[in-house]
Amino acid sequence: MLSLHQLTCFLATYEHRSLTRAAEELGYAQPSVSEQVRTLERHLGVPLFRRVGRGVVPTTAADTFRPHAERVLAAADEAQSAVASIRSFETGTIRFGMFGVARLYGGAGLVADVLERYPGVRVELVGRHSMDVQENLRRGHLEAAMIAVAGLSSEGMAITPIARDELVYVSADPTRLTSPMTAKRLAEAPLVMAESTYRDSDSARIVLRRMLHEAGYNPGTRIEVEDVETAVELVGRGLADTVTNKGAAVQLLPRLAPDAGWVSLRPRLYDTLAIVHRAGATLSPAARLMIELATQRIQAIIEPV
Amino acid sequence: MLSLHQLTCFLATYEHRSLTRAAEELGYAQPSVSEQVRTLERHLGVPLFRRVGRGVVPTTAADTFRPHAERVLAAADEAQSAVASIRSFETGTIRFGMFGVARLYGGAGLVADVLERYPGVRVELVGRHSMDVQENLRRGHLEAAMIAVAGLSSEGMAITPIARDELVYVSADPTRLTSPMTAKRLAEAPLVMAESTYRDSDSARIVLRRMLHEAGYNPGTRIEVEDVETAVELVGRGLADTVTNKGAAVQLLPRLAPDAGWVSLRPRLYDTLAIVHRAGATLSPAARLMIELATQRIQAIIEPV
DNA sequence: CGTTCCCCTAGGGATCCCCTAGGGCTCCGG
DNA sequence: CCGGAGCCCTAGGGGATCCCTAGGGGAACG
Repeated sequence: MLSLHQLTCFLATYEHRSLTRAAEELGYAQPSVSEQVRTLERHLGVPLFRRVGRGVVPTTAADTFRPHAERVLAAADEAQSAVASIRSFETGTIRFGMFGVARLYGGAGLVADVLERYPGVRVELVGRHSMDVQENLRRGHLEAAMIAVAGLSSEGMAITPIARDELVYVSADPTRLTSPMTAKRLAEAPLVMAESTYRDSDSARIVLRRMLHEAGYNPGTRIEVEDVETAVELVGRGLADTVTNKGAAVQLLPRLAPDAGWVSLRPRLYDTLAIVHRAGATLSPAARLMIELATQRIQAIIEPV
Repeated sequence: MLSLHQLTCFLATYEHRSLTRAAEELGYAQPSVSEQVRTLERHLGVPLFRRVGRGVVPTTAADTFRPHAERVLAAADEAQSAVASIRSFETGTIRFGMFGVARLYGGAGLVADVLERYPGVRVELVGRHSMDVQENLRRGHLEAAMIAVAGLSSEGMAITPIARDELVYVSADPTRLTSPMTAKRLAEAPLVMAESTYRDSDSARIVLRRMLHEAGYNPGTRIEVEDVETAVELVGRGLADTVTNKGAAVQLLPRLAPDAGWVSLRPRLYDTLAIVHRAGATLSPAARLMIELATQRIQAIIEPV
């Protein structure tokens, strides 16, 4: 089996025209280098040096082999330094999972943070929804993520809550916003809810459903849409009300439903934003970086837990 | 220490997304591949795969590392096949030592033989004189050679005689060519001799000197020149006579001295053409090839020993 | 002709390479 | 829900390799 070590010994010997000096340069004893070169010759089936009295003389085969050997070692160096530059964030790709509406919570700013500090890296923020992200985590396609979680239990996952995001009731009808929304009134309201695909597993909707259920209600929604934006826009048109994260409401109301307002629920409900990764995994430097930056960003916007 | 073996295991694992299948492909047990990959990860300081339930998933570091690893292995393959093609004479340089006037004995034909059989190779016929060649052999710059030797002893050299080349007396004076040349008459003749640089060590001149010395003569030469051609030309002009190899005389007389002729010496003297290389050396395929071809050529022209 | 230089061989200790055996986790089908 | 299958892991051991020191021998040089 050809080895890089053999090539190193060969090149040092070639350049010094001497096994002894090659060994000195490499920090080995002379017979060690001699053995490596001999093994290489045996492997190639061609003598590379003629042992002549004092010193060694390269054969024409060695002349031909040398540039190839140099190329191999150069490629190996390059491979290692490529990884080294990944480790120091000079290059490489950082992939991180994010809940779907992270764009409303400064996801772009997070990417900007990373790129400012490490201009050479590529950044991938992956995830159309927290559940989608959890699936990717489970399959190993993601190392770590920041998502919204309903409870704090998920098989084999380490979940670290970092902030809580209040759920609020949004309506274009001012009379419904005069006091905190109770389960009773909520159950009677015509609702448009976002995240239709993940209606069963969306954390906000789980929390909401649980609250209504405990109060004895089992309500349906009037309208199902995917985007929070669409839901808010429908609220703005007075076609329904909705429940969404306070952060989303603050962001979207002025633009999409200027006449609507929001009010807390009674009891208050919260979505938990958390850092999630596989339990027991040692996180890469890139993941730790993203976790730190994402946590800072979120906690600057939303109430820390 | 980075090794090619680690890279091989890494790539197989990357492609199969599985250590087990990588091990199958490579013909190892699964823990062996696992260990190689782990060692590589430790060496690079970066995890390359996430071990997830069933199978492994490459990290972005692995994505970046892969093309580099492939380049290294490709370069290594190329290096090996470059040498393999030397071994099979598809390429590379064949260097062979030759006595200086080999051009008169079909040296060009020898090169043609090699190139015809192995169009890709470079051929170097090295040596301005047999002594010069012996020096290069001694220093290891040449592996093997065909040269003229006076005796059959040379320290540490393996000498295999393959042909003998008679020495003849060349003159433009027909009266001197009526009978074989004796030492007595030779000592009295005005001589032009070639190989002035190597006058002391040239094999033909050693043989000649020995013959004269044994007969009690200690003659000088009238003219010293380097080239046989010049010597023969001077003979053609009647300025002196010369002693040279019969092969050279046959070649050169018609062209350079049409009126001159040659006659044997009494006793007959011979230059010995021999294959020479370091004693105890194992010859490379290239050297064996050249020895065979050169021997065939020479023995087709000159009387085999 | 002795000294020096440099390669070789010999032999042994440490390391590594790769194996088998067995444990734990995940996924899947009954 | 539970057993089987798939896959990775660790543990431990045999054999090869790596690298060392010690010493021999040939070539170069004063």
